[in-house]
Amino acid sequence: MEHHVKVDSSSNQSNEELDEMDLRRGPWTVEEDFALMNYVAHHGEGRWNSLARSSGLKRTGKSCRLRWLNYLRPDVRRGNITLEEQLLILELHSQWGNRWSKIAQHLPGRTDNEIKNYWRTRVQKHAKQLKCDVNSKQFKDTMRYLWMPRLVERIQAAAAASGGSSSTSGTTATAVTYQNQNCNMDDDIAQFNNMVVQSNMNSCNNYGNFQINQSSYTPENSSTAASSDSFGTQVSPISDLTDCYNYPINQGNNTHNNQTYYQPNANQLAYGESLTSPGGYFSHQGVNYQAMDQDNRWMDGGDAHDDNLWDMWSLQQQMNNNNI
DNA sequence: AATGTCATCAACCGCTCGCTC
DNA sequence: AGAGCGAGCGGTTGATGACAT
Repeated sequence: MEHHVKVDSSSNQSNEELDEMDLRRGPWTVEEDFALMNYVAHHGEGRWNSLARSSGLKRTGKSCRLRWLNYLRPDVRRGNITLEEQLLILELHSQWGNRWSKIAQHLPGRTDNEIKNYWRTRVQKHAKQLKCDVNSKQFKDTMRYLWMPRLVERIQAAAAASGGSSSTSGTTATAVTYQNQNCNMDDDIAQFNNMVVQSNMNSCNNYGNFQINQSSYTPENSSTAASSDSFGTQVSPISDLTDCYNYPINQGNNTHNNQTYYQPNANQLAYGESLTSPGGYFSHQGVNYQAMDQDNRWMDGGDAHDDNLWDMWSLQQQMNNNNI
């Protein structure tokens, strides 16, 4: 389908120009992609409005910019969001909120648009299923104390499956993604509901406050690591909600007020540390997640179309250079 | 097989920010 | 100082494919 528009109010072009231009909207054609790629290759990025005028594309500068940044840019990474990326998104979003471009800066090759879509389609969906606001404390607690530790666990399981060390070997084990691992947040929703019940049973008015037994998260006894979909979290009753919530999850002591807190053991990824250092995700305990990330580029569904497009473009350039 | 519903993601829109003059 | 402009950001929409009925 093809749309045309006479006036783009945000294109910052004069009305006279807009009257003359029959601007295109909607999906980009291969020809348009080539034209944009060709122009950027010769003139560089930026100055999008003048680019749009000079390149002959009947698109707004904004449209050209978006197409380039989100799709045509050579280093744009496509395919499923990996576990490591999910973990990073959750953590960074907890720090910065909907600062998508800022979050995207920490996920090489991912665009703000992609991360935003991931958040809206995956995370917000589950907030809706939990019948709580995505910005509510209880939902944030669910992410922090349930989903994120679980992601860490899965990352470790994947690393262990690939040899348990930094993975530069290009094995498929690290390419496990949210979608294809047969695990999803639905399990966690059931777990969350259990927490609600138990929390309420213990006269806890705010069921967003809960604690997670450390033993639940060790790889040894993890039901997830043992290829079960159920999440073996144990929930401890809470006596002091505020204290419980504020207590750092990775301090030296793993007990407080006779309660047990989640704390990775020595062999686990130091998740707690990464809370203050997002970049630290990629260098903990001998698990080189950055390297894993690189490996995943080849494993998790990179879109062949992109490669083909660039191949075709390169071929076209060669032909042009040779005056073929 | 036809239709309806849902999930995903590319693209658009309106707004803000920052730079230049 | 402030107007004009380009670029970028975040929210939203619409097309499309997958899946369910």
